[in-house]
Amino acid sequence: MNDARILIIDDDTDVRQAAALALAPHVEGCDEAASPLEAARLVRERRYDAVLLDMNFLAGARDGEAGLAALADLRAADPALGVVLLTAYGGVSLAVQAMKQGGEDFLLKPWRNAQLVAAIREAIARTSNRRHTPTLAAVEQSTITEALQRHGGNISRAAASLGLTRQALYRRLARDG
Amino acid sequence: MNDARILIIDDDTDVRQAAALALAPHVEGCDEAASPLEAARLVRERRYDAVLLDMNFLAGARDGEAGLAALADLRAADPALGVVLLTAYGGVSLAVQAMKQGGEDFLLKPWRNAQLVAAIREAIARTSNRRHTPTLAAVEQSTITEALQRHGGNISRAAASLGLTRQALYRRLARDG
DNA sequence: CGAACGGCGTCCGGATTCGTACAGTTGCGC
DNA sequence: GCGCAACTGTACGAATCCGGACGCCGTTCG
Repeated sequence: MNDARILIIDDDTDVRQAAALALAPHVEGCDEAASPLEAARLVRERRYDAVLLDMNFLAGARDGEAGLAALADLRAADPALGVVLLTAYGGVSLAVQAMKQGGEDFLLKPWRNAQLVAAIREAIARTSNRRHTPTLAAVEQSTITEALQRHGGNISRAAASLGLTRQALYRRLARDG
Repeated sequence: MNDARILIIDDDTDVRQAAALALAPHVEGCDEAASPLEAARLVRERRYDAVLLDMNFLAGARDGEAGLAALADLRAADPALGVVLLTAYGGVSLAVQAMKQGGEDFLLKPWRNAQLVAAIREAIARTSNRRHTPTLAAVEQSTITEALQRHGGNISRAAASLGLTRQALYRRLARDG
């Protein structure tokens, strides 16, 4: 968890440094990008474990459109990457839109450092989860368990919904527990 | 999609009726609950395809605490159920918290009917997706595909990460395509 | 009550899959 | 070029899994 690499995207140098300072004790290193364009380049070069993304570039534009576009780009480049959004002007609708687009969290400037650290930790954890490919057996097991409890323990129906025979499921349960 | 049953939770009768009226042309029926407690009872009795939940009960309490609790209860009772939140006073932090707790969308009063309908449609679709148990073969296939492209098409490494032998994966690919 | 039904547990022959073993190919450094 | 390492493709006996069939039990319905 502590050997994580973070990417901080904000057009304000002071903001980037403040965030990097707050995060430094908890991560292995922070890279900084002053624009979504630069961020896109960095993301392609190196693998990050979480991103802190400012939503408000272009001082006049407060609607966060640039931030949403950057979020989409980041997720396109690395779908597993957890992104924490940061904004000074954002309203509820922007926050909701960002969360629906896959943002892990949405913080307001000025932020409380503890909150920022917690959000980034969460994002790191989710990135790691999404990157981890589970064993095929594990996936099968969880799918079977889910189907079973969805059908109230009825083996026949669960088997049918999983697309296999009753005996096949019975045997798997007998073997794997 | 049109035979969906919706649950509307709000302490204001007028609000419930207005929402029901807006949704009526697009769903099979709407039930109404005036309190989270009543909602909990209804959810246990009947299966719904989406919920519209007001965040602000107890006129004085604007922090949405009651709404968050109700959201948690709903998701505990039926984890697949899509919930659209509705609030008059909510700030960004409440919206973000609600989305992190699994809310599908977060609308502000007064709402635009088109927006409400779209949000509910989305929630219905996601509920349906989460309720549908995929075939075991389909799950295996997607897991394998994901592992393969994560390792750049390298069969040996993908097989290792999936916990099976190289030939096993090779044979599956030969058979299933 | 008796029969029909649905579900569970089990057996068996045949099909399928597994793991080991070996050959062919590609890329790399010396 | 040569050895080496990693990967892919293929063959074969052994182990496993599949699906149909059967008996048993609890429930439901005539």
